[in-house]
Amino acid sequence: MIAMKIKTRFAPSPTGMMHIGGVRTALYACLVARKNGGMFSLRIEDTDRYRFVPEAQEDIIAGLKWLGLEFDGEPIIQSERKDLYQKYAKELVDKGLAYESDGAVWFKMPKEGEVRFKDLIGEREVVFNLADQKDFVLLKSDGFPTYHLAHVVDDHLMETNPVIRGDEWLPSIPKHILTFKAFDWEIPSYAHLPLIVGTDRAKLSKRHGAKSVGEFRKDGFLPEAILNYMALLGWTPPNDKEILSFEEMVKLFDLKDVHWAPAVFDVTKLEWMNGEYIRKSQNSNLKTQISNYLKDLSGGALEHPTEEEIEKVVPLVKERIKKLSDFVPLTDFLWEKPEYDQSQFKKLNIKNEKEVLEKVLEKLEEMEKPWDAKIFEETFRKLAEDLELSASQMFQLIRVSVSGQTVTPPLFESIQILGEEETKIRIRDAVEFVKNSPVA
RNA sequence: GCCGCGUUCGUCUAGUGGUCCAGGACACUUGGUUCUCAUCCAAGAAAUCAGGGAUUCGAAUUCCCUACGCGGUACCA
Repeated sequence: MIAMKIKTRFAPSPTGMMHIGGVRTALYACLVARKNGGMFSLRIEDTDRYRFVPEAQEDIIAGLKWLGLEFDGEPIIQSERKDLYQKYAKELVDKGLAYESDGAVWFKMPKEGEVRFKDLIGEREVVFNLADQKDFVLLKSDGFPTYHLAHVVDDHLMETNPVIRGDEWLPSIPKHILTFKAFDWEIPSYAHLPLIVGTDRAKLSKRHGAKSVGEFRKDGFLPEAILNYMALLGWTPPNDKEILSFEEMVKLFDLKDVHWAPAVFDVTKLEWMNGEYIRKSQNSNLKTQISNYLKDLSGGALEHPTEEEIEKVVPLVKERIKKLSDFVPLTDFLWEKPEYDQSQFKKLNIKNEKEVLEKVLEKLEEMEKPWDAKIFEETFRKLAEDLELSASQMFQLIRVSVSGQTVTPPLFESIQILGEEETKIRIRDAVEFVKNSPVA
């Protein structure tokens, strides 16, 4: 292959928020550029004034930034280059390769022969019969270019190579190739990426749950996990390793290894992968991620779990959360009084829980401070034995009394964070609760 | 309708003529560890490789046909 400059671009149209499907297109384009020491840029395709969404452009840029997909240079905004497209459209009219009609400029498609095209993905060759083609609009009557003209002009001027875009453009390839030829410009290589679909095989949409990058962020997903997961939708690295850093992807990625069938987006696997990233994360790093996440959510400073508090809890929750958002339900009892629920106690299957709890309280009062994990455990194992309860029942009873939940981080460590006094207070509260609402 | 693309476990996929009665990962089931949950470990179930023909000693892999899905057929991208 001839050595040539590699320049790729991500070219979304600002008709909505940064879409999860677009992430993969952007990622692949970025990987190809980085792998080859090339350039990766952003182009905003806002030539459709009717579907234009003002906030979209900002959201796309913010999304790319959050994901770590930094583009080089300033974004190119098509609506600002109207004159350019008009100039080039005129050039084709002058050459006799295009004509005006109803205020629009049309490209004259040859009606004979064929166009052969080889895609970078799978190296498949596609043949189009020109007899099936029709003339198409280059410049709309409002003076804006259509996608077809804008693509050819911009990607020529930007020296894009290869062009990486969605599969829906494959049928338009004859238009693009012939337009390049009409200008007498070099034709770039193309990679048409297969679509990403929902579980019902239809194009990914709101029905399938979260779909914009912003929503995934709110759900507590990590950018690294999203990139990693999206990369694997249609691509498997040669070494079969699934957890890959961006750098590893850069090293291993190749468009020719991309699978050409549409892929179903499976959030369950993304969640698993997110959990892997959380577990892999350094504690200090995870602390920052959680605190930033919580700040984002509350839109300001943290009152409840402070940075220090989060830091203490991180080792306890690390293996128990898949998403940053899981942090809250798992730990909020540490900073807030629990609300007891009769059914929680009922599940434990203890007949005389009030008496048991009173015994627990007694033992806690006797225990030397600061409480020691080993002594704590021995004490209550022994108590369980004396009262003919299983150790599990005993610890669960304490757990529910202290947290109002049957699932929490490890008991003793949680209690340590709560503090001796607060723990005793909660046990007393629990005694009151069971007294007033006896379990049948 | 016409044109194009696609079709391997539920999902993502490995696989380019014999090493595949199809391998891995997620999810699922079971067991172990354990104060709950999770983690971790072990085992298991799960694909007649869309269907049918052809080529071949031999096909998931090559060729043809059919079916189904998706995309395009816009002065939308």
